[in-house]
Amino acid sequence: MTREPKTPTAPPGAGRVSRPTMRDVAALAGVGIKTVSRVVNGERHVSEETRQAVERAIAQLRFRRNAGAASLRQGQTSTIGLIVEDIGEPIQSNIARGVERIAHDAGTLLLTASSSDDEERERALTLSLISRRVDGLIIVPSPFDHGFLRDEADAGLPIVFADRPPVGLAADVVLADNRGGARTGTQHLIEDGHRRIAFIGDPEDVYTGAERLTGYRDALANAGLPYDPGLVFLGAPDIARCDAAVTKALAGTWPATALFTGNSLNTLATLRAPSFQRSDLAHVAFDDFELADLLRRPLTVVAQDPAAMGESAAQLVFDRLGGLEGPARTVVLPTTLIAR
Amino acid sequence: MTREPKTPTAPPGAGRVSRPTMRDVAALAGVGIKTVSRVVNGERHVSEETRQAVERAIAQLRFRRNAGAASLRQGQTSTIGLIVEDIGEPIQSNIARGVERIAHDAGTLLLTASSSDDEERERALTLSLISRRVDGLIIVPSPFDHGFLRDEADAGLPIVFADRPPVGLAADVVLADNRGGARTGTQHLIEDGHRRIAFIGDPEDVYTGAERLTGYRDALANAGLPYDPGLVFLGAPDIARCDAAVTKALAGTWPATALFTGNSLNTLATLRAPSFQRSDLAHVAFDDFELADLLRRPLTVVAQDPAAMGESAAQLVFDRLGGLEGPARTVVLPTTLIAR
DNA sequence: CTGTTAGCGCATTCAG
DNA sequence: CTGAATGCGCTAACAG
Repeated sequence: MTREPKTPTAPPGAGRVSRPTMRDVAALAGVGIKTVSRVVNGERHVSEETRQAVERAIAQLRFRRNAGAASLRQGQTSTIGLIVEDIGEPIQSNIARGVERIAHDAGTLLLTASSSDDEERERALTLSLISRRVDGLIIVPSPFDHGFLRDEADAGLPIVFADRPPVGLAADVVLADNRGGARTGTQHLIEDGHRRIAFIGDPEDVYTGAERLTGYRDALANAGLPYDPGLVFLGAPDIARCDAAVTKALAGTWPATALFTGNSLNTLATLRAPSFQRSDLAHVAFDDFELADLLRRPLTVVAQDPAAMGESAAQLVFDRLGGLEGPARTVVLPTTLIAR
Repeated sequence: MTREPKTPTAPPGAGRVSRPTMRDVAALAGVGIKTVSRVVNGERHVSEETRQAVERAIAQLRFRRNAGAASLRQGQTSTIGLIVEDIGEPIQSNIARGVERIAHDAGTLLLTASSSDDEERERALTLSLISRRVDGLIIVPSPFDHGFLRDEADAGLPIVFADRPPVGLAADVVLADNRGGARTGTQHLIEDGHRRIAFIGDPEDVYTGAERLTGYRDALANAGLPYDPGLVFLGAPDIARCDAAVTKALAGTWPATALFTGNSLNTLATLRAPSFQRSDLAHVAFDDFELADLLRRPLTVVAQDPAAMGESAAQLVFDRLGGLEGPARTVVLPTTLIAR
């Protein structure tokens, strides 16, 4: 060894050995530290001879460049942050997949975190990512105020929201065409001759819920059908509520003959509701499922493309990083009706 | 401003402003830099008065500590790396969810990446994570040699493999009870009176495939039933192959009356195979699905718990980080038979 | 309770 | 083509 042992405070974790640095490599190869840096970063202007000497030393010492130190010097981390509500949820993990795809092509790694739809937690995670100096941030926002990010955005940190727009902040957003998708799905039922179509979905304070309800109303209006609030059921996606909703929709003098469910959880709850299973309601749902084609009654759906949403959001981050100026952009991604 | 403008090389990304540092805060608050550090890190031995002054300066400057610089100094990043094959795949995103849960409790963030089951890519991603000095590494390994990680493991980096063990390296692993699960599932069919049970699964060079096939054979042997290779179909999970497999299983003088599918993709392909749909084969599958209870024929499954797998793997990482010594451990997580 | 000094590992001047 | 010095922002040591 050329250098005296470091280890001022031995880390608690077992026998972690201090890693070799460029200085160690330089010493072993008999060159200057900058030359090692050149080799490591693949810069030119290094003679083949010295390059090989350096590479030999790197291999021998098992040197691996400390990316954190480089970031400190260079001012960029080649990392972007992604905050979702729950990475275990299919739509969001596919958003992550899309983001990752673009990020990887840009030589960038992904720091991911789940907010659990908790305001404090989302804020803390966001600040933690900023503290780590991510080059950009993609957020599937909880329905809380995001004004605390204004300073960062103004300071030039690219922040893109996905799936739903932020409250209290003008920023780039990538959305599915929730309204258009719901309109198309409802229209599909109308074209099949239905005139009384129930709607089961999220409360209106959920962005996607409100948009999809609007799309449903659009379709009714376009067809000259009346909007009947008695056929609309908004709330928690549990079986009991959906069961009650279906029961009500089927009651009265002019019962529903069809049903549009506004999101995956409400769809699942409805599919499991006894009153629905007993009924012969026509059914279209927002969001696709793996086995939707194999159900007792194959399910027609309005599908979105979460991976494309992630890709689009990531692309926007890198565009901003690349110098794209201008006001906040909103990208709306199409949905697809899959008739089954 | 107290300091002269930095910005030796203006970053390309738009008007990124240089961020305030502890020095700026210290100057504004009229204290030493170390005092700022104390306040930021919540250390004690700071008078209420100066603390408030510092906090005022922090708020005014919108200072956010650079975690990268701190890591460089402290030798730990409070980050762990997770490499899966595809984060968009339900099992793996749930592993990620579990890992995240434990990591969050430990104040640690997650750097995630998908290998796409590509050897070079997985290796490159792994090295990239090591380069970023993650405190630990969790890998859902591709079926390639992981000997290149031996040095890192020896140097004290906690590396835990999940879902499948690594090749060419002795390391901590967390697995589902593939063999036991397949045995239980097959046994369930035997108890229902079936004597001719077909098996459709992955090739034997896929670890989980081999384990599950062994579990299937265990169950047959336990029941004194002969193992008939003519009833076992291993290969790619496409509909054509599964259709042919079912057709063959149903042919001959002693046709199958039941079927065990060894993983989710083969299950899906089989469910969609015409010959299967025409048949009245009893069916048990490894891996659960969201809508499995709502199929035309409700599907009995052997379910694993990927989130628990992620939690377990992360816990192992933190145990090692906490000083746990000893040889590589293997944790086997139970599976659950869900009869439908 | 508070401040000063040094240096984590690297890349970036700017000389040789 | 190569190397020595400087500092990125922070915290560990060690004074006061």
